Amino acid sequence: MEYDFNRIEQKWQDRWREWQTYKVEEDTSKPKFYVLDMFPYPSGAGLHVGHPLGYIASDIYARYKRHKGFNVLHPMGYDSFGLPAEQYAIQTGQHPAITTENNINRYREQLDKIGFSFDWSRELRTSEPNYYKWTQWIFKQLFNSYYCNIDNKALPISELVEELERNGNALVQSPCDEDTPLFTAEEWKALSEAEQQAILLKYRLTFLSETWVNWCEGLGTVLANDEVKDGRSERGNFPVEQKLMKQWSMRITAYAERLLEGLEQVEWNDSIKEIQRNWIGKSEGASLRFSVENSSEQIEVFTTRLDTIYGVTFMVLAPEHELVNSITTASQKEEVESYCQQAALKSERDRQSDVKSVTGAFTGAYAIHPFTNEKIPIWIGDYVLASYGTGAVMAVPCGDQRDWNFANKFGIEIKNIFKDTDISEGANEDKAAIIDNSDFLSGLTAQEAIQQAILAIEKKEIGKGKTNYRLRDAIFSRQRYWGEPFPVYYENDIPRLTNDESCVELPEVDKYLPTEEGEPPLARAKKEDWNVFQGDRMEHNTMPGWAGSSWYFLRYMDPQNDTEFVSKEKADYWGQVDLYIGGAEHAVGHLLYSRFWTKFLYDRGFIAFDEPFKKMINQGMILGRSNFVYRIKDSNTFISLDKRKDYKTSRMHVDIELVDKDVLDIEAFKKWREEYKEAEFILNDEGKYICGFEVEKMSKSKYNVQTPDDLVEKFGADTLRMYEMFLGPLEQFKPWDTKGINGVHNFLRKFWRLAHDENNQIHLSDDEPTKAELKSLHKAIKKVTEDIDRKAFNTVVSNLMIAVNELNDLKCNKRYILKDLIVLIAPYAPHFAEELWEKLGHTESVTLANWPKFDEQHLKEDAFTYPISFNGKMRFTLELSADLSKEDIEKEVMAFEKTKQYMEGKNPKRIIIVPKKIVNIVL
RNA sequence: GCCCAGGUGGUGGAAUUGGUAGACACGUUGGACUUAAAAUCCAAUGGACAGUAAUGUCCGUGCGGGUUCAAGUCCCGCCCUGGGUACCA
Repeated sequence: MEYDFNRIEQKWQDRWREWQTYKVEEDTSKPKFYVLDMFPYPSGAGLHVGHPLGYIASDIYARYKRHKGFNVLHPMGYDSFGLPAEQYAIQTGQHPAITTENNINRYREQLDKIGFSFDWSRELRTSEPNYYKWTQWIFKQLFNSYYCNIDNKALPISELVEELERNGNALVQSPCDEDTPLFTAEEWKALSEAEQQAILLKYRLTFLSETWVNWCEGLGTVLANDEVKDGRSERGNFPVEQKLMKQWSMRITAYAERLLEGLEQVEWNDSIKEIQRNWIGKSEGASLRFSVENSSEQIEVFTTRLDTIYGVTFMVLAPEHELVNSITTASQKEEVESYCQQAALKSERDRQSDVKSVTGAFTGAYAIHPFTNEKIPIWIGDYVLASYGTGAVMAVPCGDQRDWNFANKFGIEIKNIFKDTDISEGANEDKAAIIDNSDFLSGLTAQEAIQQAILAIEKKEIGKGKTNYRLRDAIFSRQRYWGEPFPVYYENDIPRLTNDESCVELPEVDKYLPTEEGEPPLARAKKEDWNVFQGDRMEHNTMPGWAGSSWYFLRYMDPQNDTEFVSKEKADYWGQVDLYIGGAEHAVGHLLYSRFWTKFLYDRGFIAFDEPFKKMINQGMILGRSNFVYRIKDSNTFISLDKRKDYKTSRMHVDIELVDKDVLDIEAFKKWREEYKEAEFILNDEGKYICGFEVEKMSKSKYNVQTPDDLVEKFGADTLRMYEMFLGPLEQFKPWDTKGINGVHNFLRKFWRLAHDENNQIHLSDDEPTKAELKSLHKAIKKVTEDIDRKAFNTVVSNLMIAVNELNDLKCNKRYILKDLIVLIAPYAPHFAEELWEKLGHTESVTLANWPKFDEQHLKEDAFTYPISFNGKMRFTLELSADLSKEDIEKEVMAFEKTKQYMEGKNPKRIIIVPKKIVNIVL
């Protein structure tokens, strides 16, 4: 074999390991560049061809940056805590650590075969104590911090304590639990230590509290909001219900505004930014209290349309609202209670899916309109969510469609407060309408009226301008085994941090299931099973999957550090991740949490930047190409795609291994399954069985999975790398089709032959290159450099092909040309490039070679071929000297024979000439 | 419903700032080499029409308008596909 890729790839993978080619150290003499792939979870299924797509792109970029003289950090590791290994442990009793280890080894083996330039000496595993020790350490820092809205940053909790001793909490401006009481310094000092701890817990950035959580019975744990999709768990698709539980949370809401602002600083694609903006869900408006008639109670509402205050004709409380019981009148009690019961029975999912039907009940109570003093009926309705705002709304049926629907259904008055606007068929939600029938707001636009109304409620002291966020605090505990233990123990039910500096390690347990009492699996561990045990008991929850992945990019900078999570010096050197590549599925989970932790660590002075990922690219999914066979109903006869129209057939997936170019290998198919042994076939006119096809997600059940291993075996890693890039733009979703891989493989062989003779011996010429050869080379240098810079990884391959095709036509085997071309291809086909580079006589790795310099002069042309258009239609081309002036071009064109032919004897109205671009003659 | 991507040959895609639409590949067809096959090499390949041919004409980037000397690219309106989100007051 002329290009013996199997031998070459093995040889260079061994040598890279031996030479430690990709090991990287901090080096202040060079500019740094940090290229990172999203942390993979090592699943048991291994990699399919879709997984390495992003890794290949980042690897190419990392290699390119090294050639350009950057000191490149390009690490890889494993987010190795997680549910699948634990589910497997529950089923089989095998410790999740063993499953995880096996899966990692398989992953590593597959990754190594593709020839990545990872610095494996920096490998991380979140499930290793020397890693999660520092995850626990960050948790401790969060526990020991509160957020100060005056300084707009996180501060040590000790500073809060000092303030509480000085002035109580009257002057403290900090996000805290809603039930935090107001107290003086004296009152604070009078509290017991335990009581003080309970108060401080209400301010800490990570805190324990009784909250409504997403409980997933199927997984036996609570889930964060981003882990729930349509009322079901994202992993496993189990139903999720609301449950009141005591849980650890992260006060991410304190960072809502900064998380929003920070999006302006990063180069991410707009759709991900938009998803985060929606998730944070900022809305500006006002909070306002309504008095309740014959009651001391007040109902607080949040509204973004305070301008429509005069249009309020009723109020609606969520069924779970705490005032429902106390304000409902005796005569309405029965109706309200039965409504609330019905609402409680409905799952979150049902309530969300059943948006169309309007339901509610009247409480019998009335609120007082703060400006008109009119009585407004108070209703309850499940279209108002307890979890957003205050769980109550002031209903303005003329200006809000939901309120309109509700009023319409229950026959409540719909007051029109918009000038020249018809609201008989629906509400007017257009902010452009002028306010009318609204006393001091009449005649104003929405914007002006909102401002005036806020001033008015502030003056009356019944409300104020307020910004609301949809973002909720993130639940941080999981009732699972395979996760980070908390560095927390309990004493008299007060949670305290372990004062031991060492890591609280995951104890051994007899089973990976909850206890009889429903306690998490860690409750099974006896005192002596813990390496650290303090107080009455240790925390039994573990941390969620996103704990370890929220800061891993920092640990890569200093993975072996035993005294710090990362040294300041190294964090300052490597800084932000310059290029982050991964899927878009982490938009509101990982990508939001790591931004949160980064900002926190920045606030507390541990790192010098507050956004983790400067630029991000989200690679699109590679879809599978499935094949189908068609069985005639109630028979064992299969019919070719093109003949099936005359029969009733059922379509079935067939393994793509049994199909070549949509033609079925009938013998192989018969052997595939016992039941097809005797199958009959109706072939098409050419005697072939043609299969149908469809593009869909790769999955085992569709028999369309393509693993990289087979392809590496058959074509080599370099071909696979190039082909995955050649498929199309990185960010696009695209179907996988192995048909095209031959083209890329042939290209590498063609390149190989350029440098070898018929006997496969290296054969190079030391002659001076010709003008044409230099032109081909420099055209390639220019295009390849520009395209990699703008991350257009697909067109780079095309341009290398063009260069090789041209040099092949020129029969160019000049050392001078090929040495640069080898460096150009090195990021894409590193083994191939190393082998040729060595054959050229180099003793060092091609990765140390400088990127070729582009020289404009080789592309200079004496002539330019002008497209000559008439009325915008291109008719012919004309080669003219490149340095002609506009006037000369016009003269030449007009004098040309063919021009006259197209002029049809007319005089041109206009002649447009763009030098080195186009000539257009307007008739 | 709302928000964000995207829609170009038989297929994947290219065209970076408005300037020769379809680069580069795959596939298909024909040819060379070969006892044969594979591999390799060469040629053709958006569609329609006219011509023996060289060649020429028309149509053509989801649809309908518009701006411009010139539109895949810009503007307006719509259709379709994919993703996100959904009673958020």
